[in-house]
Amino acid sequence: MAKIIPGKNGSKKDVIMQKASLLFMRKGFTATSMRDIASAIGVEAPSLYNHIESKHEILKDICFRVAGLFTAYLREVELSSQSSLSKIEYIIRFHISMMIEEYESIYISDHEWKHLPEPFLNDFKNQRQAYRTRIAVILQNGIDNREVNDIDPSVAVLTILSAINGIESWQRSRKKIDSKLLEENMVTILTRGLSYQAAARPGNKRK
Amino acid sequence: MAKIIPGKNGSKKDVIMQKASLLFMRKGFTATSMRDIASAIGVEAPSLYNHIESKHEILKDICFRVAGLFTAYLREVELSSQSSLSKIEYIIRFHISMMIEEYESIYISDHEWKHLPEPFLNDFKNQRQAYRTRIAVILQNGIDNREVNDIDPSVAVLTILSAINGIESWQRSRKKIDSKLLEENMVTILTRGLSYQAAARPGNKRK
DNA sequence: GTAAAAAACTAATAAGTGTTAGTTTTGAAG
DNA sequence: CTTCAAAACTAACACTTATTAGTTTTTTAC
Repeated sequence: MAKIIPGKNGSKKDVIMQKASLLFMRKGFTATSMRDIASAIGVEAPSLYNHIESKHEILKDICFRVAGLFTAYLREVELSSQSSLSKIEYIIRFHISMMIEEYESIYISDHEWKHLPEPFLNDFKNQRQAYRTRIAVILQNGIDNREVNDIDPSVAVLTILSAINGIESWQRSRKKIDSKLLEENMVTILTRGLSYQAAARPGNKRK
Repeated sequence: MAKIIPGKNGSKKDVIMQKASLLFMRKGFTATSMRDIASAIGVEAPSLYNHIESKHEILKDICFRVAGLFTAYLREVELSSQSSLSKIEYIIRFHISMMIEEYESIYISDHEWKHLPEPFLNDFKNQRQAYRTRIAVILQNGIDNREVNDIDPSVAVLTILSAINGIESWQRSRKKIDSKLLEENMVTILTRGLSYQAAARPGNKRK
């Protein structure tokens, strides 16, 4: 009876993807049934298959779209000519803004990727690893130039990325901190550090 | 046929909890069936019910045990008389060591809590919120004393905790970074910051 | 208005879910 | 060796799962 009504600028598949994203985030991929998705749209479950191939395809599309966005931005940053620390800051700011704008997709790509079927699972894990390695290379350059404190680059990458991904729990929280404040504070912590002495020192100014 | 063999210092329920933890972590709570858990132990699924009440009880026990450990340590720190920054450092170090020693439980408590049934779900969320607020209070004290850089305490808590929780993806990674190195590097990043200028400044030494 | 295509529907499948009932096996105590 | 409880087993239940087949309705194009 009901029909899938595509949004202004989106195919019917996009509507499904959007509703599915919301549910995957709230309940998790496995705990979300095709009937859940269908009823959120106002349609019967089998009707979805006129637009998508399978439940796993939805997950796959979400995860790889996100991975593609991050990889594309990273390439831009790599090709730019800035200091290493500045590159890292741009990457941090991009991650934060993505987390705010595309929160659901990123949350899913971060928490539900393990349910990808092979060969996508392996592909995804490789892309993820490669992405981190490329950031670690930037950090290593920064260490060599004495722009960045001498710490293990892979630990730093881990710390930075997971810190940012934690914004998801902020999104869910009642009192919504202003997103610009969030970004500035987080950039401050991650680039200058927590200690007062460190922050009080001038220099390393940007923008 | 097969019998559940309790470990040296663990009841049969503990054996179930341990195997279940591993599977919940690898596949997620919902994607792990009672039959999966049973066959990992070498037993039939209904046999598990001689030792546990339900699948959800396993998750509940894992989540609340973890929450209890963190809350207990936090109380100790709160009652101690140290600088705020030092308190924060102790909390960070505790989180890191817990992440290394009790990796599976903490991962689950962090990623699968949303599958807790009510009223446990609400209870857990409240505990979590209260825990973060108490850390934010310590940070605010540090800001007032000019020990800690003036940033939003709730953003700082979010950044710290999620950065540490990211260690889970390190655990899974091939090349295992030495855990002491990991701890020191992460503490460095989170307490002194990334920028070289900041780190070059002496002071703020501990231990 | 009619024909074709798109997309909804109902019905059904085979497999998998957590869990219960009832029964048999096992391990320890006397 | 017998007794008794703990803990395993098999069989089954009531439901849910993703997905397919076949059919009817709706939309689009001429």
